[in-house]
Amino acid sequence: MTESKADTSRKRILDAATEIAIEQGPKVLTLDNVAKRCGMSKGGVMHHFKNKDALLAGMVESMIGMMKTELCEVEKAHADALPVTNLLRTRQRAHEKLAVHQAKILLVAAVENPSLLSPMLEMMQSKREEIEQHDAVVESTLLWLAADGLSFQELMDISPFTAEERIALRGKLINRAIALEEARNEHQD
Amino acid sequence: MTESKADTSRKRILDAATEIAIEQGPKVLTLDNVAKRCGMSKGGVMHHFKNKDALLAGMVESMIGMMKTELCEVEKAHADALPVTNLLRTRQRAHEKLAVHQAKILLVAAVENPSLLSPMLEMMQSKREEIEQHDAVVESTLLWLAADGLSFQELMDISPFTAEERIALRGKLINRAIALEEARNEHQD
DNA sequence: ATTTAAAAACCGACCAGTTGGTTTGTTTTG
DNA sequence: CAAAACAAACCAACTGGTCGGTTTTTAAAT
Repeated sequence: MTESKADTSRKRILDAATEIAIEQGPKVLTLDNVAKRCGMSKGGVMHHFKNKDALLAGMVESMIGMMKTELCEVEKAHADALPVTNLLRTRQRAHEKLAVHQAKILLVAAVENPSLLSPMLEMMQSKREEIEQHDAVVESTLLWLAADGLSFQELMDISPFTAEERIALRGKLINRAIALEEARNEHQD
Repeated sequence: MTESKADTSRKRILDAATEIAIEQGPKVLTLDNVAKRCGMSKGGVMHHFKNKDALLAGMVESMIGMMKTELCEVEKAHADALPVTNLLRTRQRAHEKLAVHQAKILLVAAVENPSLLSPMLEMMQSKREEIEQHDAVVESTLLWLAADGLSFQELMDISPFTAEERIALRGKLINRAIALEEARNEHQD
């Protein structure tokens, strides 16, 4: 079963929409622009997504899918790490851009229709549960929030840190998380 | 010299616009809606703000003004505290809502015209400098970022914590900051 | 205190452009 | 050939912004 025409078209549309969302923001993310970018007419786009909300929902779903994929890979490579460590590692991947891309899509969805973010909320809740099943809950939560803060500042273009400094900061967060794990292991001895 | 008519009208408009931004988001923040909300015509609004960007700039400026006012009060009450402590204290005030209000206005500005946020960027940069002139730079930065992360999650409605938990978390951040100060004082002895 | 005239504040109809969405028709594919 | 995939013209609602005119303030002149 090779990929059907409909599937590839869907992906083309989704990719175009995501690119616009990341590069130009919510104001430019119109159905016409999406159609133009993926070399299709608006009618064609509407055939695959019954309305704009459906398109946005697809974008959010696809973004979460990517995140989960990356998270799985990281967890395979670091099976016994603390949850927060792997969460931070996941955000650091893809040339440090994943976190910002993710935030930009959240932004678009939040502006257009906040209820589209419920799958993201669910993910956050399950991440929280996971974190709280391990040691160093408070420290882990702190690091998690700090990573979100970094993304927030970057998203809004109000970060007092340069791009390089932000990368270094993300590295520091990970090191702190790893330090938590070592402290835990020593404690267990 | 009592308050002129123009000043009170400006405030009325600014308040109405801010309320809409906070309660209903960027999509609803139109000139017509602002005019409706403050009981004025669009022409009246346009007389005080030459275009929408000017209105948004006014909102950002007013928000930053409020923040600075609160920050000054806090600094008067805790003159020898670390900068980050007072930063966190400021965000905790005004019924815990200041941080979210602030973020919502940033959101609107970011969507409409990111360059409107340059005064906010300047403030962030000066805050960073202030933090880096004291001890415990890394810890302070971490707490600062965590506070922003909390606001970010709240802004996007993707926070895995309840409103009460978020308040408790902000309290914990402050306690951590205070602990930093105590550690510093002991070190100085 | 009253008059008066200019300046500021305000109104609301109007405009051109854009938006999400529909419809009708054409091509492509299985 | 029938169903899916797409194109293109179209529409009503809404957007930021303009403009001529009306009311209200303000302050000077009487």
